[in-house]
Amino acid sequence: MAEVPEKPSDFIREIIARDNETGKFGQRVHTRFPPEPNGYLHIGHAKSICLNFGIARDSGGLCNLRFDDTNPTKEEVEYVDSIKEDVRWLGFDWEDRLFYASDYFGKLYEYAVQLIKAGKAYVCDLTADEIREYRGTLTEPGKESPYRDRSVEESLDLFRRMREGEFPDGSRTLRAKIDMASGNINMRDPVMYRILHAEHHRTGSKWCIYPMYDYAHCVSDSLEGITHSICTLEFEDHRPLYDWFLDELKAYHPQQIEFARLNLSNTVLSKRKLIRLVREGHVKGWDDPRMPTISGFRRRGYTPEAIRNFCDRIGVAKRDSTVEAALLEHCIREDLNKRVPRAMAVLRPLRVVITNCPEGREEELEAVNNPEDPSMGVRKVSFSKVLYIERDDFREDPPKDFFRLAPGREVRLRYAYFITCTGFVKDPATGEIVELQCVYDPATRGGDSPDGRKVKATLHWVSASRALPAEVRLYDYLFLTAEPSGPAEGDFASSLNLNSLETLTSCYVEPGLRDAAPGSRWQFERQGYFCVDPDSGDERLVFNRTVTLKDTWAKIEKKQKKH
RNA sequence: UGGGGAGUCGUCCAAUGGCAGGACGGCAGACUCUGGAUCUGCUUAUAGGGGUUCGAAUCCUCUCUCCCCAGCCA
Repeated sequence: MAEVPEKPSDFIREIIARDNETGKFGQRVHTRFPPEPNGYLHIGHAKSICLNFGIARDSGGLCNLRFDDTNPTKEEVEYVDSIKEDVRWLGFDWEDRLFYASDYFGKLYEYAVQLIKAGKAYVCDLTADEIREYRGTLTEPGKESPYRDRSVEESLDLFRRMREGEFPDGSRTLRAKIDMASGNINMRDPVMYRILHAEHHRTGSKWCIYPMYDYAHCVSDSLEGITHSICTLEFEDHRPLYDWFLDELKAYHPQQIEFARLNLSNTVLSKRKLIRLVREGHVKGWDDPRMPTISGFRRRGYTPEAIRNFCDRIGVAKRDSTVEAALLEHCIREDLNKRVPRAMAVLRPLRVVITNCPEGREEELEAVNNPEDPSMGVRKVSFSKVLYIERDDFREDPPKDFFRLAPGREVRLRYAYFITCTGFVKDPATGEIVELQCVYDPATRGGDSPDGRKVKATLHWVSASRALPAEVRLYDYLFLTAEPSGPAEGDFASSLNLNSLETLTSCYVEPGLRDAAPGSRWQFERQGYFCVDPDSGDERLVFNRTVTLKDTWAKIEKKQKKH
């Protein structure tokens, strides 16, 4: 019985509990998940989604879904659609609270005018390069823009004309008037608005000036009545600016709280790098089962429950960290083990002839669907003279501790009979073993020996006459190193795992899988969890390996090879 | 060298002045018609130096290391 760990708690929930005690927000809790629709969601976003929606759920509060769509040159509807689908699939519901920062463009403009009038913002004519020069460096203060002290009237007029479309892209900006000497570079008169004559996926060509993140985000939070604005660590030194805008605007003021983003071993989680994997063809798309995207995990066979459980178990803190992929794998195995039916599938077939079995005989044997859950019932599997077993399950010269089939050895065929290997056929040219000859013991029908005889291994198998051909795709880590983006690594391409996908095209699965629905999940006994890929059709069965079963023998063998 | 953060088992997270604990991994064993699952045991950590205190991961202090910031990206 896997029990729920202790109730998940973290420093953010502690802050919220304290705020509820002091009545800072009048016992109200309202969070938001604010993705930019410029890419697909990944497991790092899942952490944020589980945090924000989870906090709302646990505290009787609300969580909004808000698209941070302030940069029309990077954002697309394809991404907003995928993001909505992924959040829903993860099991969260924003009800009627679907918002877009672009909903607030009008309000944002009015607030900007208010800041200009208060002498807290000005239109600047410096070019992008000049702004950079004037900004100073990490250790030297910046210089004030020559336009900084232009009159309120002139800035007002220019800002209006920026909006009217009188000026070309990049020719002017609206800047907050803060402090060019601040140690915090974000406070050195940050740009609030830039001119972008670009079509926006929602507002079309209505606007040609677009607000910057720092300005749009805090105002959006404020307008939505967010209480706790949870974001990642890199925004920590943006918080003074978040606070500055809202204070100067005398607007409702949420609390920004930062936590450490998720890093997962053997993969990358930055949008820039994920988009490279897609564009450079290292994977087949955003939903390639090797991708750490929500859509990739979905196609790979992961469940929302397993992902949510993972997000609960990794915790929330402020320290940079990289979670081992083994924990995610543990979560998905734990979930699938309880709920998924078993089946037998032979991935790398080796032909076995049962020499004492009559030609043409077909026999139905009973197999358990899930030993973890008797309520899932039983099914029939057919046994006949010619079978397939896994090539790995036979060794001509078995090494130490190899329990499986070898010349003269007896093993059990799962739910069927004990068989003993009496001979084998080798291809004289290649030395490859092409067929095994075995005899079965009719007294062991069902897999039990009446004389109490023990056998050290149980093999999965399929009947050659009834098995269905299938394609099986085996996935491995995308990267060979635990931290492909870590300080010690160069370009991530150098640590790419060139063997992250292995496609097996001559597999056989038991006949009951004929109508397995796309997306349906199975455990192939002794091998792992698999799901039906959408590439499957009437003519073709395609399975993705979600995760292997733990494999003690593989571990022993690996150790033996080392010595 | 400016500003902002962070240092606890291999990894992730707890312990908020009172026995450093859990999970994953690893190792060993039990059980098993999946070398699966399950169960049991073991292993290993407070970055370093000073100080306060009966008592410090926790408070003070100095040092070291790591991460983020110089987009008209978010």
